[in-house]
Amino acid sequence: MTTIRDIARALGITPSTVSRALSGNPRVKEETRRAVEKTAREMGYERNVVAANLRKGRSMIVGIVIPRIHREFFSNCIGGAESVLNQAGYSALICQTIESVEAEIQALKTLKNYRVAGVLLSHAINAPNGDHVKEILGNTPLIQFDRVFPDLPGAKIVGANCDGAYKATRHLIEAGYRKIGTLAGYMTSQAYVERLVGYRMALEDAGLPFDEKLVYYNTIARETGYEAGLKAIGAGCDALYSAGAFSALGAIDALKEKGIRVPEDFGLMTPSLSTLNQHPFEMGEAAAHAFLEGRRDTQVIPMELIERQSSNKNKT
Amino acid sequence: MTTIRDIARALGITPSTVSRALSGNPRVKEETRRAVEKTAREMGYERNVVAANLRKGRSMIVGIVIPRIHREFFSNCIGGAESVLNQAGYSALICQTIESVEAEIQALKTLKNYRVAGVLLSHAINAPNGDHVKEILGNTPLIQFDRVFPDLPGAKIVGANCDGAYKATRHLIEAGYRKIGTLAGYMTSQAYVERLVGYRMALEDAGLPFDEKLVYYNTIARETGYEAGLKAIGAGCDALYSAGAFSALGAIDALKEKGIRVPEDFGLMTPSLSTLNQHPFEMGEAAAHAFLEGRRDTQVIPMELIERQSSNKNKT
DNA sequence: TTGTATGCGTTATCAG
DNA sequence: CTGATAACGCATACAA
Repeated sequence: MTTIRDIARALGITPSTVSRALSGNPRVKEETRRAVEKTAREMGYERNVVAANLRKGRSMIVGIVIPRIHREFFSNCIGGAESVLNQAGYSALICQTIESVEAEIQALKTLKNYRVAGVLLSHAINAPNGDHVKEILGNTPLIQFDRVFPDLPGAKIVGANCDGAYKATRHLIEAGYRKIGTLAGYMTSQAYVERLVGYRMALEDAGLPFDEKLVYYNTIARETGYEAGLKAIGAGCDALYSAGAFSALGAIDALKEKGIRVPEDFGLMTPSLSTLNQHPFEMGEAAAHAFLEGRRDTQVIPMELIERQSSNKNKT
Repeated sequence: MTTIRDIARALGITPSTVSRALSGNPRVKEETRRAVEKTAREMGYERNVVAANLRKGRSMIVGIVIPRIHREFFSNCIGGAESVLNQAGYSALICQTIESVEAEIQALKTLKNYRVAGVLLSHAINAPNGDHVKEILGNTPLIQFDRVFPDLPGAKIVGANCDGAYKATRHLIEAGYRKIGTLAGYMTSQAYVERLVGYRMALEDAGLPFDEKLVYYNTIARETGYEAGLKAIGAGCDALYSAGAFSALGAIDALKEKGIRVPEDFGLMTPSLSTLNQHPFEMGEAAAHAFLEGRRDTQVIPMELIERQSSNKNKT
């Protein structure tokens, strides 16, 4: 691998000048710059960014920490973030936590050790608070998205959770369902808390009772969604608003098992690309932009209702 | 940030010893090792991997280059690869090329500049050959997956494309369809070439004619799939085997527009998670393992047929 | 405009 | 078992 010293030697100048010429420093004669660029190309020079990063104390890498890469929502976030970051000359180092706080801590440490320029984070569902994040990251710029700790500093990109849940629940009501339960997810996550609020508001605005017994907590996996689905059926529900996409799949399993038809006998609404578009790609883009622009505010990405068969009781 | 020098000073020893103690070098007294580890913990030391990487000339980063992160297939590959790499202490730097060879070249250069330990690559569809890869990467370990250049050295992980296409096409035949066209994709990619072969074999084994006019090339996007779908309808096809998932969506658009019902009037088969499982997660895992184990062979990941309504003419 | 000198934090090679 | 020293490749403050 050729270095700036090789180029310097070849041209009879010093590495400093080569470094300056290559990094676009204006304090270098146009002539030498051209000569340097020429021989650099000829010698197949590629700048060692590791060395540059060490010297500068920071890198052009942005860490992205998410629960699972292959979850549709998150893969879209990453896709959006990477494309924006890449255009600005940054690269994305991806760590998935598999919803484990320990893995999240490890990921943040790794990123810190790489002296990343910033971190885009969507925390593991069980993380009690953001203390570990603050402690590890120190003053490394932090952008949170989707799942955020409100007390942590830095920009936050969140979905319009309350509004989305409201829309989804109201849609079920308008479709003619009357006893609507909810797979509420974990209350450790602000996003799920807000969705529960939206669900409740929609019920109350429609004059329907809010029944705490129809709120199934801690359901985000397919398995727990299945169990909650069975309970909801037993409780006489005719519809469910699922705050998570995977628990909804479990609920569908339960409905199928009981021979209950969707949407004729039972309505289902969930924030996913198919029924409530959360615009994850745009969320990732927004997170990347927030990092690049050094923003510290909170942005809310709207959710868009998509009417589908699984909830259109009247229209089938 | 505390460094090994800080620790050394605090203990009245030299940085060398601290480094050795921390990196598990056996040539250090058990007592000193413990002391070093203790004060390291107390001072909140975190090793600067950038410096370590510079010194060692290589990093614990593996680059992953794929067309699009948020494509279901690829996000699963990345998910599988990251989990395996992470367990082995590696981190994943992700670059998406958006199917552009220029972006692919840029990505490979970036990775090379980071002195990554290896590269997992699924090339852009239009890349004519692997020359650019070889030229940029030099002797950086390369693992190709899904879309591979056979002439490039190093391990390759491919789907059982021929077999999968054969199964899919035969399934259409068994379902009662007789004039089966194909959205064949790009012949620049080995994967699509093999799928076309499988398609043809299935037809011929069933005694059906292979008609070159029913082969719609260069269809991988939804738009081109739509156009090809219209042509197929015009040509009197009653089914399509789509070698790509997105072109199939376009074909569905065309069928809907013409009021043609799937699967009653028209059969559709495509390699995707819903009809032909390509096991992308396992493919990513295999790629990561191949890198970790320094393999240089070619592995074939089987494809599994999943019967769905869109192709079950007889069973509806 | 260019050269000189120094250091980023770590590890490897010696010597002791 | 430990210390001294150099080097990885680059960027910058300072001097010229």
